[in-house]
Amino acid sequence: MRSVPIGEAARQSGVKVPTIRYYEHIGLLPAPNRSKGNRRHYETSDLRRLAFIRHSRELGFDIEAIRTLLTLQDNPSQPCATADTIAQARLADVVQRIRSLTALKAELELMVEGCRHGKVGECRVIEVLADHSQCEHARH
Amino acid sequence: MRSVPIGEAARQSGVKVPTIRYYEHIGLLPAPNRSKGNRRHYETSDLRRLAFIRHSRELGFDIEAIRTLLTLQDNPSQPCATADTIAQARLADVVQRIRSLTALKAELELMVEGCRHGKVGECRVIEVLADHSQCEHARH
DNA sequence: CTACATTCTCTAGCGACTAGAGGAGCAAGC
DNA sequence: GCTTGCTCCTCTAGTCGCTAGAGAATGTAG
Repeated sequence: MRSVPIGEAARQSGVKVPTIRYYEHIGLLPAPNRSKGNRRHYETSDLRRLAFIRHSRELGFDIEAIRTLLTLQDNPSQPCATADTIAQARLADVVQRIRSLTALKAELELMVEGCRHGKVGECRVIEVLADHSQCEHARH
Repeated sequence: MRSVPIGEAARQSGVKVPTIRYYEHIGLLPAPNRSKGNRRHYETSDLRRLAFIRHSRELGFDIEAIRTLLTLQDNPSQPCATADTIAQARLADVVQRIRSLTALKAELELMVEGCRHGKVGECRVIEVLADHSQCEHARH
């Protein structure tokens, strides 16, 4: 008997109970066996799958990517080019995001530093928001 | 006659037509005058407001924050502490996001570099996703 | 047996749009 | 006039990845 109810699965995996049910609903996690009282019971393999999903979500992969990655995991003899491509796409996305957030950070810092804590009428924050051309550093 | 139809307003502001209507719907942009044929016509002041909204969105402020910022802009004699607070909160958020994305980037780079382009069964990408403990750098 | 926790299903909501249906208005060319 | 084709109108529903809540049933500890 190493099957656990959903609450325990949630505790062990760090995925919330409704989220586990949601993953089942969208077909990311197979429907587990049920007890007499119609309650889900998860096996070790389910918990592993759940951990895989959680980790992938933490790394920012979207559900469709995870679906593909799980299919790949289920077929270990296939070439892994697809997995590599997905991971690289995610990496490229992260790099791009860091770039634009860094530009944003510079802009926000200028805004906040320029604020003299007086009236709104002279506030640099409001002024810059109203006039994009005052942003010289970031072309967002 | 310097009022323009919604398509032109979209072109000038860089905000898409349905989005402009959406902003009106949620009360972020005042409902403009209509032509005989029931078409929206925007004045310069509307276009300025739209530019303010767009720029704020680009900087990642959420709608509620923008609502507050617009109210502040409409009352220039008030102290600007609120504007400053909102901008600082946004800055803190951006800094935090950059931090976690940078950790993610390191993790993804390790994954991608480790991939030997062989079979899925030996793929480092899949392996790391399945086993969080192989992530040593980021505690995500 | 009684509390209480846990689980069940189902529907609706979040933010910030986006897409599409189905129709009306309008300007230019014939 | 008339047609073509663009813009615009309103409305509803969908996107993503959950999250919240209602209302009922099941399981467990004392």
